[in-house]
Amino acid sequence: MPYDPARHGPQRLVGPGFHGRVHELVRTIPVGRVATYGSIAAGLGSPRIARQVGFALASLPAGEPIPWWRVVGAGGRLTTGATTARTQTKLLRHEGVTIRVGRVVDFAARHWRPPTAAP
DNA sequence: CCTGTGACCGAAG
DNA sequence: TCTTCGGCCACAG
Repeated sequence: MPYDPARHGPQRLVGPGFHGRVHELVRTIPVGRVATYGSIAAGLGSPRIARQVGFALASLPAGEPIPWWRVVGAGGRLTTGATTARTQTKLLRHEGVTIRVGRVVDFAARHWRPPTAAP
C-alpha cells in the first residue's frame, strides 16, 4: 500500500528505514542534474535494489520538499507512468534539463552520482 | 512468519 | 532501437 499520511502519521519524512534514507539522498540532488534509481540505490550501498528506490519515491505524499522528479531510469529514460512523466518532464525543463521522446537529452553530462557509501 | 506488490535493470534476441 | 524476461528485496497486511 502506498504511503498515506492519514494512516501513517504526518511529516513522517525521513524514517529509519530504507525509504527514509532514499528521501534523504534524493533531497541532495543538485538543481539541473538527474540521478538514476540505480545510482541512488548504489549510493546507499545496495546497488541491486533500484526497484525499492522507485517504490520509495512513488509512496511520497504530494507536496513533500523532495525533488523526486530528478530521479530517472537507467540511460536517462522516464520510467514513470504517462501522467507522472508529463509532470516530471515539465518540472525538469523548468530546471533547464531538456527532455525529448521520454529521454533526458545529453544524459551522461546531466547524470549526478551520489558520493559512494563508506564500506 | 508468510505473501503480494512494484516510478528498476541488464542481458538476450 | 525495441521488447521480453528473470532476478531483485523493503514494506504493509
